[in-house]
Amino acid sequence: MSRQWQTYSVPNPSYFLVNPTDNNTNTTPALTLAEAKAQFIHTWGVSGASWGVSKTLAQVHALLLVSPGALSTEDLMEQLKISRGNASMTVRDLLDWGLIYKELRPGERREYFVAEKDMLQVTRCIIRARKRRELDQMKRSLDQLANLPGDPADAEYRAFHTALTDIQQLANVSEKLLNRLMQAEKSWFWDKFMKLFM
Amino acid sequence: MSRQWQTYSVPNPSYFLVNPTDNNTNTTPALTLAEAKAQFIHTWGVSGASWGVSKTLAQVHALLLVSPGALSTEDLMEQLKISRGNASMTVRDLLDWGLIYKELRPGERREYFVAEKDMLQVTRCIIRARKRRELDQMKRSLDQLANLPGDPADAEYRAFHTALTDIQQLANVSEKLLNRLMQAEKSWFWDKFMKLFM
DNA sequence: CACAAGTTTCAATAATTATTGAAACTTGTG
DNA sequence: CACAAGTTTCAATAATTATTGAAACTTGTG
Repeated sequence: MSRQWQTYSVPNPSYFLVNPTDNNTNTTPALTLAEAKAQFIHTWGVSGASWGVSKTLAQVHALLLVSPGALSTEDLMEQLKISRGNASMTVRDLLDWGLIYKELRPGERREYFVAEKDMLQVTRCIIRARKRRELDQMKRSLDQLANLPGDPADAEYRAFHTALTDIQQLANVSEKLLNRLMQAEKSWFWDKFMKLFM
Repeated sequence: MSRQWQTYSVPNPSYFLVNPTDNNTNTTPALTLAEAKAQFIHTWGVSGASWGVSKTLAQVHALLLVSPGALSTEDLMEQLKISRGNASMTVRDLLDWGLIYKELRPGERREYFVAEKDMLQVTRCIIRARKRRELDQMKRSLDQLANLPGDPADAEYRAFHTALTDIQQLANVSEKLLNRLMQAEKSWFWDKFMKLFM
Protein backbone atom coordinates (compact mmCIF):
# COMPACT_ATOMS: atom_id res chain seq x y z
CA MET A 1 0.00 0.00 0.00
CA SER A 2 2.52 2.53 1.10
CA ARG A 3 4.38 2.34 -2.22
CA GLN A 4 1.44 3.74 -4.13
CA TRP A 5 1.50 6.99 -2.21
CA GLN A 6 4.88 8.09 -3.38
CA THR A 7 3.23 9.76 -6.34
CA TYR A 8 1.87 12.43 -4.02
CA SER A 9 5.11 14.30 -4.10
CA VAL A 10 6.37 13.29 -7.52
CA PRO A 11 3.48 13.01 -9.93
CA ASN A 12 3.82 9.92 -12.01
CA PRO A 13 3.43 10.32 -15.76
CA SER A 14 1.94 6.85 -15.96
CA TYR A 15 -1.31 8.36 -14.71
CA PHE A 16 -2.23 8.80 -18.28
CA LEU A 17 -1.41 5.29 -19.30
CA VAL A 18 -3.58 2.26 -18.96
CA ASN A 19 -2.84 0.49 -15.72
CA PRO A 20 -0.01 -1.87 -16.67
CA THR A 21 -1.18 -4.59 -14.27
CA ASP A 22 -4.57 -5.15 -15.91
CA ASN A 23 -5.21 -6.97 -19.15
CA ASN A 24 -6.04 -3.82 -21.04
CA THR A 25 -9.62 -4.78 -21.82
CA ASN A 26 -11.86 -1.82 -22.54
CA THR A 27 -13.87 -2.21 -19.35
CA THR A 28 -10.99 -1.54 -16.97
CA PRO A 29 -10.37 2.03 -15.86
CA ALA A 30 -7.27 3.85 -17.04
CA LEU A 31 -6.49 4.88 -13.46
CA THR A 32 -6.68 2.92 -10.27
CA LEU A 33 -8.49 4.57 -7.40
CA ALA A 34 -5.23 5.04 -5.51
CA GLU A 35 -3.64 6.74 -8.51
CA ALA A 36 -6.65 8.99 -8.96
CA LYS A 37 -6.51 9.97 -5.29
CA ALA A 38 -2.82 10.70 -5.56
CA GLN A 39 -3.45 12.87 -8.57
CA PHE A 40 -6.27 14.71 -6.85
CA ILE A 41 -4.10 15.37 -3.82
CA HIS A 42 -1.39 16.67 -6.08
CA THR A 43 -3.80 18.95 -7.94
CA TRP A 44 -5.32 20.29 -4.75
CA GLY A 45 -1.85 20.98 -3.39
CA VAL A 46 -0.89 22.97 -6.48
CA SER A 47 -4.15 24.93 -6.38
CA GLY A 48 -3.70 25.61 -2.69
CA ALA A 49 -0.22 26.96 -3.29
CA SER A 50 -1.53 29.39 -5.92
CA TRP A 51 -3.87 30.67 -3.23
CA GLY A 52 -1.92 31.60 -0.15
CA VAL A 53 -1.89 28.25 1.68
CA SER A 54 1.01 25.88 1.95
CA LYS A 55 1.10 22.84 -0.28
CA THR A 56 1.07 20.53 2.72
CA LEU A 57 -2.02 22.14 4.20
CA ALA A 58 -3.89 21.72 0.95
CA GLN A 59 -2.72 18.15 0.57
CA VAL A 60 -3.72 17.11 4.07
CA HIS A 61 -7.10 18.65 3.41
CA ALA A 62 -7.40 16.84 0.09
CA LEU A 63 -6.45 13.51 1.61
CA LEU A 64 -9.03 13.86 4.37
CA LEU A 65 -11.67 15.00 1.88
CA VAL A 66 -11.43 11.81 -0.12
CA SER A 67 -11.00 9.48 2.87
CA PRO A 68 -14.23 7.87 3.98
CA GLY A 69 -13.05 7.50 7.57
CA ALA A 70 -10.98 9.50 10.03
CA LEU A 71 -7.18 9.45 9.84
CA SER A 72 -4.59 9.84 12.59
CA THR A 73 -1.50 12.02 12.52
CA GLU A 74 0.45 8.84 11.91
CA ASP A 75 -1.65 8.07 8.82
CA LEU A 76 -1.10 11.56 7.43
CA MET A 77 2.64 11.33 7.99
CA GLU A 78 2.89 8.03 6.26
CA GLN A 79 0.60 8.68 3.34
CA LEU A 80 1.89 12.17 2.52
CA LYS A 81 5.48 11.54 3.60
CA ILE A 82 5.63 14.50 5.92
CA SER A 83 7.24 14.92 9.32
CA ARG A 84 5.43 14.66 12.62
CA GLY A 85 5.93 18.36 13.33
CA ASN A 86 4.58 19.38 9.97
CA ALA A 87 1.55 17.12 10.36
CA SER A 88 0.83 18.49 13.81
CA MET A 89 0.98 22.13 12.76
CA THR A 90 -0.95 21.60 9.57
CA VAL A 91 -3.71 19.79 11.40
CA ARG A 92 -3.93 22.62 13.89
CA ASP A 93 -4.27 25.16 11.07
CA LEU A 94 -7.02 23.13 9.44
CA LEU A 95 -8.85 22.91 12.77
CA ASP A 96 -8.56 26.71 13.09
CA TRP A 97 -10.00 27.22 9.63
CA GLY A 98 -12.84 24.88 10.59
CA LEU A 99 -12.09 22.59 7.67
CA ILE A 100 -11.51 19.44 9.73
CA TYR A 101 -12.72 18.02 13.03
CA LYS A 102 -11.13 15.96 15.76
CA GLU A 103 -12.61 12.54 16.23
CA LEU A 104 -11.89 10.99 19.61
CA ARG A 105 -12.25 7.26 19.98
CA PRO A 106 -13.12 5.93 23.43
CA GLY A 107 -10.18 4.07 24.95
CA GLU A 108 -7.65 5.50 22.51
CA ARG A 109 -5.32 8.35 23.18
CA ARG A 110 -4.51 8.85 19.54
CA GLU A 111 -6.46 11.60 17.79
CA TYR A 112 -8.22 11.12 14.48
CA PHE A 113 -9.33 13.75 12.02
CA VAL A 114 -12.24 13.98 9.58
CA ALA A 115 -12.79 16.61 6.93
CA GLU A 116 -15.87 18.75 6.71
CA LYS A 117 -17.37 17.20 3.62
CA ASP A 118 -20.11 19.69 2.82
CA MET A 119 -18.56 21.84 0.13
CA LEU A 120 -20.81 24.81 0.86
CA GLN A 121 -19.58 24.71 4.43
CA VAL A 122 -16.00 24.39 3.23
CA THR A 123 -16.45 27.44 1.03
CA ARG A 124 -17.79 29.39 3.96
CA CYS A 125 -14.82 28.49 6.11
CA ILE A 126 -12.38 29.53 3.43
CA ILE A 127 -14.17 32.78 2.72
CA ARG A 128 -14.34 33.60 6.42
CA ALA A 129 -10.65 32.97 7.03
CA ARG A 130 -9.41 34.75 3.94
CA LYS A 131 -11.75 37.70 4.38
CA ARG A 132 -10.47 38.24 7.88
CA ARG A 133 -6.86 37.95 6.83
CA GLU A 134 -7.03 40.02 3.67
CA LEU A 135 -10.07 42.22 3.29
CA ASP A 136 -10.75 43.27 6.88
CA GLN A 137 -7.10 43.97 7.46
CA MET A 138 -6.94 46.14 4.37
CA LYS A 139 -10.12 48.06 5.14
CA ARG A 140 -8.70 49.02 8.50
CA SER A 141 -5.58 50.47 6.89
CA LEU A 142 -7.52 52.32 4.23
CA ASP A 143 -10.02 53.95 6.53
CA GLN A 144 -7.44 56.15 8.18
CA LEU A 145 -5.97 57.18 4.83
CA ALA A 146 -9.08 57.80 2.75
CA ASN A 147 -10.25 60.89 4.60
CA LEU A 148 -6.94 62.65 4.67
CA PRO A 149 -7.81 66.31 4.18
CA GLY A 150 -6.14 68.21 1.36
CA ASP A 151 -6.42 70.76 -1.38
CA PRO A 152 -8.86 69.60 -4.11
CA ALA A 153 -7.02 71.83 -6.60
CA ASP A 154 -3.88 69.72 -6.18
CA ALA A 155 -3.77 66.98 -8.83
CA GLU A 156 -1.59 64.81 -6.59
CA TYR A 157 -4.13 65.01 -3.81
CA ARG A 158 -7.09 64.44 -6.11
CA ALA A 159 -5.52 61.31 -7.63
CA PHE A 160 -4.77 59.91 -4.19
CA HIS A 161 -8.17 60.71 -2.77
CA THR A 162 -10.09 59.37 -5.75
CA ALA A 163 -8.12 56.13 -5.84
CA LEU A 164 -8.65 55.55 -2.14
CA THR A 165 -12.35 56.24 -2.04
CA ASP A 166 -12.87 54.05 -5.11
CA ILE A 167 -11.00 51.22 -3.46
CA GLN A 168 -12.99 51.65 -0.29
CA GLN A 169 -16.23 51.52 -2.19
CA LEU A 170 -15.12 48.33 -3.88
CA ALA A 171 -14.00 46.87 -0.58
CA ASN A 172 -17.41 47.61 0.91
CA VAL A 173 -19.26 45.90 -1.92
CA SER A 174 -16.92 42.92 -1.72
CA GLU A 175 -17.45 42.66 1.97
CA LYS A 176 -21.21 42.63 1.58
CA LEU A 177 -21.07 40.08 -1.18
CA LEU A 178 -18.82 37.81 0.86
CA ASN A 179 -21.03 38.16 3.92
CA ARG A 180 -24.00 37.13 1.82
CA LEU A 181 -22.18 34.12 0.47
CA MET A 182 -21.22 33.08 3.97
CA GLN A 183 -24.75 33.29 5.30
CA ALA A 184 -26.14 31.48 2.31
CA GLU A 185 -28.33 28.53 3.11
CA LYS A 186 -27.98 25.54 0.88
CA SER A 187 -31.41 26.16 -0.56
CA TRP A 188 -30.83 29.86 -1.02
CA PHE A 189 -27.50 29.19 -2.60
CA TRP A 190 -28.75 26.76 -5.15
CA ASP A 191 -32.11 28.38 -5.82
CA LYS A 192 -31.93 32.11 -5.75
CA PHE A 193 -28.25 32.49 -6.32
CA MET A 194 -27.65 29.99 -9.05
CA LYS A 195 -30.80 30.85 -10.95
CA LEU A 196 -30.04 34.53 -10.78
CA PHE A 197 -26.56 34.19 -12.10
CA MET A 198 -26.97 31.73 -14.91
CA MET B 1 11.90 64.32 -2.32
CA SER B 2 13.63 61.02 -2.54
CA ARG B 3 14.08 60.82 1.23
CA GLN B 4 10.35 60.66 1.84
CA TRP B 5 10.00 57.46 -0.14
CA GLN B 6 12.17 55.41 2.09
CA THR B 7 9.09 54.56 4.13
CA TYR B 8 7.90 52.36 1.27
CA SER B 9 10.12 49.58 2.35
CA VAL B 10 10.37 50.32 6.06
CA PRO B 11 7.07 51.71 7.32
CA ASN B 12 7.66 54.63 9.57
CA PRO B 13 5.88 54.62 12.93
CA SER B 14 5.61 58.41 12.81
CA TYR B 15 2.69 57.95 10.43
CA PHE B 16 0.48 58.06 13.45
CA LEU B 17 2.02 61.16 14.91
CA VAL B 18 1.26 64.72 14.04
CA ASN B 19 3.65 65.95 11.37
CA PRO B 20 6.54 67.38 13.40
CA THR B 21 7.20 70.16 10.90
CA ASP B 22 3.84 71.86 11.26
CA ASN B 23 2.70 74.02 14.12
CA ASN B 24 0.26 71.46 15.40
CA THR B 25 -2.84 73.59 14.92
CA ASN B 26 -6.01 71.58 14.58
CA THR B 27 -6.45 72.42 10.90
CA THR B 28 -3.26 70.71 9.73
CA PRO B 29 -3.47 67.08 8.71
CA ALA B 30 -1.82 64.41 10.82
CA LEU B 31 -0.18 62.92 7.73
CA THR B 32 1.42 64.61 4.79
CA LEU B 33 0.26 63.47 1.40
CA ALA B 34 3.63 61.83 0.71
CA GLU B 35 3.43 59.89 3.96
CA ALA B 36 -0.09 58.78 3.21
CA LYS B 37 0.95 57.60 -0.24
CA ALA B 38 3.85 55.70 1.24
CA GLN B 39 1.55 54.05 3.73
CA PHE B 40 -0.94 53.14 1.02
CA ILE B 41 1.79 51.62 -1.13
CA HIS B 42 2.97 49.63 1.86
CA THR B 43 -0.55 48.39 2.65
CA TRP B 44 -1.24 47.44 -0.94
CA GLY B 45 2.05 45.56 -1.07
CA VAL B 46 1.17 43.55 2.03
CA SER B 47 -2.31 42.77 0.71
CA GLY B 48 -0.87 41.76 -2.62
CA ALA B 49 1.54 39.37 -0.97
CA SER B 50 -1.31 37.68 0.91
CA TRP B 51 -2.87 37.10 -2.49
CA GLY B 52 -0.44 35.38 -4.78
CA VAL B 53 1.33 38.40 -6.27
CA SER B 54 4.78 39.65 -5.38
CA LYS B 55 5.09 42.62 -3.07
CA THR B 56 6.84 44.63 -5.77
CA LEU B 57 4.11 44.04 -8.30
CA ALA B 58 1.48 45.26 -5.88
CA GLN B 59 3.58 48.26 -4.91
CA VAL B 60 4.25 49.36 -8.47
CA HIS B 61 0.54 49.06 -9.11
CA ALA B 62 -0.26 51.07 -5.99
CA LEU B 63 2.20 53.80 -6.90
CA LEU B 64 0.76 54.15 -10.39
CA LEU B 65 -2.79 54.11 -9.03
CA VAL B 66 -2.21 57.17 -6.87
CA SER B 67 -0.03 59.02 -9.40
CA PRO B 68 -1.97 61.54 -11.46
CA GLY B 69 0.44 61.29 -14.39
CA ALA B 70 2.43 58.55 -16.10
CA LEU B 71 5.74 57.37 -14.62
CA SER B 72 8.83 55.98 -16.32
CA THR B 73 10.78 52.89 -15.33
CA GLU B 74 13.35 55.28 -13.90
CA ASP B 75 10.70 56.89 -11.67
CA LEU B 76 9.54 53.50 -10.39
CA MET B 77 13.09 52.42 -9.61
CA GLU B 78 13.82 55.59 -7.72
CA GLN B 79 10.58 55.91 -5.80
CA LEU B 80 10.28 52.25 -4.81
CA LYS B 81 14.02 51.59 -4.54
CA ILE B 82 13.96 48.60 -6.85
CA SER B 83 16.40 47.47 -9.51
CA ARG B 84 16.03 48.09 -13.19
CA GLY B 85 15.48 44.40 -13.90
CA ASN B 86 12.80 44.11 -11.29
CA ALA B 87 11.02 47.21 -12.56
CA SER B 88 11.14 45.95 -16.12
CA MET B 89 9.69 42.54 -15.31
CA THR B 90 7.07 43.86 -12.95
CA VAL B 91 5.88 46.37 -15.50
CA ARG B 92 5.60 43.63 -18.08
CA ASP B 93 3.49 41.53 -15.71
CA LEU B 94 1.19 44.45 -15.00
CA LEU B 95 0.80 45.06 -18.73
CA ASP B 96 -0.09 41.37 -19.17
CA TRP B 97 -2.71 41.58 -16.45
CA GLY B 98 -4.11 44.67 -18.18
CA LEU B 99 -3.69 46.76 -15.05
CA ILE B 100 -1.43 49.41 -16.60
CA TYR B 101 -0.90 50.94 -20.02
CA LYS B 102 2.13 52.20 -21.90
CA GLU B 103 2.14 55.87 -22.65
CA LEU B 104 4.44 56.89 -25.47
CA ARG B 105 5.50 60.49 -25.74
CA PRO B 106 6.37 61.82 -29.18
CA GLY B 107 10.08 62.49 -29.51
CA GLU B 108 11.01 60.47 -26.41
CA ARG B 109 12.34 56.96 -26.43
CA ARG B 110 11.61 56.45 -22.73
CA GLU B 111 8.37 54.62 -21.94
CA TYR B 112 5.86 55.86 -19.43
CA PHE B 113 3.16 53.89 -17.65
CA VAL B 114 -0.30 54.80 -16.38
CA ALA B 115 -2.57 52.65 -14.24
CA GLU B 116 -6.07 51.69 -15.21
CA LYS B 117 -7.92 53.85 -12.73
CA ASP B 118 -11.44 52.45 -13.06
CA MET B 119 -11.71 50.06 -10.15
CA LEU B 120 -14.44 47.98 -11.76
CA GLN B 121 -12.11 47.44 -14.68
CA VAL B 122 -9.25 46.63 -12.31
CA THR B 123 -11.41 44.05 -10.60
CA ARG B 124 -12.24 42.47 -13.92
CA CYS B 125 -8.58 42.21 -14.86
CA ILE B 126 -7.70 40.59 -11.57
CA ILE B 127 -10.60 38.15 -11.72
CA ARG B 128 -9.77 37.21 -15.29
CA ALA B 129 -6.10 36.55 -14.57
CA ARG B 130 -6.66 34.66 -11.36
CA LYS B 131 -9.53 32.65 -12.74
CA ARG B 132 -7.41 31.49 -15.62
CA ARG B 133 -4.47 30.64 -13.40
CA GLU B 134 -6.39 28.94 -10.62
CA LEU B 135 -9.93 27.88 -11.42
CA ASP B 136 -9.65 26.91 -15.09
CA GLN B 137 -6.45 25.02 -14.44
CA MET B 138 -8.10 23.10 -11.59
CA LYS B 139 -11.25 22.31 -13.54
CA ARG B 140 -9.18 20.74 -16.26
CA SER B 141 -7.46 18.44 -13.78
CA LEU B 142 -10.69 17.49 -12.04
CA ASP B 143 -12.62 16.62 -15.17
CA GLN B 144 -10.50 13.62 -15.95
CA LEU B 145 -10.71 12.36 -12.37
CA ALA B 146 -14.37 12.92 -11.54
CA ASN B 147 -15.77 10.29 -13.84
CA LEU B 148 -13.43 7.53 -12.89
CA PRO B 149 -15.57 4.40 -12.94
CA GLY B 150 -15.70 2.24 -9.85
CA ASP B 151 -17.71 0.06 -7.53
CA PRO B 152 -20.43 2.13 -5.75
CA ALA B 153 -20.41 -0.43 -2.93
CA ASP B 154 -16.81 0.49 -2.10
CA ALA B 155 -16.72 3.20 0.58
CA GLU B 156 -13.31 4.39 -0.63
CA TYR B 157 -14.65 4.88 -4.12
CA ARG B 158 -17.86 6.53 -2.95
CA ALA B 159 -15.97 9.04 -0.79
CA PHE B 160 -13.67 9.91 -3.66
CA HIS B 161 -16.42 10.20 -6.21
CA THR B 162 -18.70 12.28 -3.99
CA ALA B 163 -15.93 14.68 -3.03
CA LEU B 164 -14.93 15.17 -6.64
CA THR B 165 -18.38 15.75 -8.05
CA ASP B 166 -19.17 18.17 -5.21
CA ILE B 167 -16.02 20.11 -5.95
CA GLN B 168 -16.82 20.18 -9.64
CA GLN B 169 -20.29 21.48 -8.94
CA LEU B 170 -18.83 24.22 -6.78
CA ALA B 171 -16.24 25.05 -9.40
CA ASN B 172 -18.98 25.39 -12.00
CA VAL B 173 -21.00 27.77 -9.87
CA SER B 174 -17.90 29.78 -9.08
CA GLU B 175 -17.01 30.02 -12.71
CA LYS B 176 -20.44 31.29 -13.63
CA LEU B 177 -20.41 33.82 -10.83
CA LEU B 178 -16.99 35.09 -11.84
CA ASN B 179 -18.01 35.31 -15.48
CA ARG B 180 -21.00 37.38 -14.46
CA LEU B 181 -18.86 39.69 -12.40
CA MET B 182 -16.47 40.16 -15.30
CA GLN B 183 -19.21 41.05 -17.76
CA ALA B 184 -20.85 43.40 -15.30
CA GLU B 185 -21.49 46.88 -16.59
CA LYS B 186 -20.93 49.72 -14.23
CA SER B 187 -24.66 50.42 -14.07
CA TRP B 188 -25.57 46.78 -13.63
CA PHE B 189 -22.95 46.38 -10.98
CA TRP B 190 -24.05 49.28 -8.85
CA ASP B 191 -27.77 48.96 -9.43
CA LYS B 192 -28.87 45.39 -9.65
CA PHE B 193 -25.97 43.84 -7.88
CA MET B 194 -25.54 46.17 -4.95
CA LYS B 195 -29.24 46.55 -4.32
CA LEU B 196 -29.77 42.83 -4.44
CA PHE B 197 -27.05 42.04 -2.00
CA MET B 198 -27.49 44.67 0.68
C1' DC C 1 4.09 9.28 40.82
C1' DA C 2 6.48 6.76 37.00
C1' DC C 3 5.79 5.54 32.64
C1' DA C 4 3.87 4.90 28.02
C1' DA C 5 1.81 6.91 24.21
C1' DG C 6 0.96 10.25 22.33
C1' DT C 7 1.23 15.87 20.83
C1' DT C 8 3.49 20.36 20.37
C1' DT C 9 7.20 23.54 19.92
C1' DC C 10 10.93 25.63 17.80
C1' DA C 11 15.81 26.21 16.23
C1' DA C 12 18.19 24.55 12.34
C1' DT C 13 17.89 23.62 7.63
C1' DA C 14 15.97 22.93 3.11
C1' DA C 15 13.27 24.56 -0.56
C1' DT C 16 11.25 28.11 -2.89
C1' DT C 17 10.62 32.61 -4.63
C1' DA C 18 12.01 37.37 -5.44
C1' DT C 19 15.57 40.55 -6.58
C1' DT C 20 19.76 42.32 -8.30
C1' DG C 21 22.86 43.94 -11.68
C1' DA C 22 25.68 43.31 -15.52
C1' DA C 23 25.63 41.80 -20.19
C1' DA C 24 22.95 41.33 -24.24
C1' DC C 25 19.73 43.21 -26.85
C1' DT C 26 16.72 46.86 -29.39
C1' DT C 27 15.65 50.88 -31.77
C1' DG C 28 15.79 55.43 -33.62
C1' DT C 29 18.92 59.06 -35.38
C1' DG C 30 22.94 61.59 -37.34
C1' DC D 1 26.37 51.76 -39.72
C1' DA D 2 27.98 53.64 -35.18
C1' DC D 3 26.28 55.31 -31.27
C1' DA D 4 23.21 56.85 -27.59
C1' DA D 5 19.44 55.87 -24.82
C1' DG D 6 16.95 53.11 -23.57
C1' DT D 7 14.77 47.83 -22.42
C1' DT D 8 15.12 42.88 -21.48
C1' DT D 9 17.16 38.69 -19.96
C1' DC D 10 19.02 35.62 -16.81
C1' DA D 11 22.59 33.55 -13.70
C1' DA D 12 23.87 34.55 -9.13
C1' DT D 13 22.32 35.82 -4.76
C1' DA D 14 19.28 37.39 -1.15
C1' DA D 15 15.11 36.98 1.26
C1' DT D 16 11.36 34.44 2.54
C1' DT D 17 8.72 30.52 3.68
C1' DA D 18 8.09 25.60 4.62
C1' DT D 19 9.78 21.49 6.72
C1' DT D 20 12.29 18.55 9.68
C1' DG D 21 13.32 16.22 13.79
C1' DA D 22 14.70 16.10 18.41
C1' DA D 23 13.52 17.81 22.85
C1' DA D 24 9.93 19.37 25.75
C1' DC D 25 5.57 18.83 26.98
C1' DT D 26 0.81 16.58 28.11
C1' DT D 27 -2.26 13.29 29.70
C1' DG D 28 -4.28 9.05 31.20
C1' DT D 29 -3.35 4.68 33.70
C1' DG D 30 -1.33 1.04 36.76
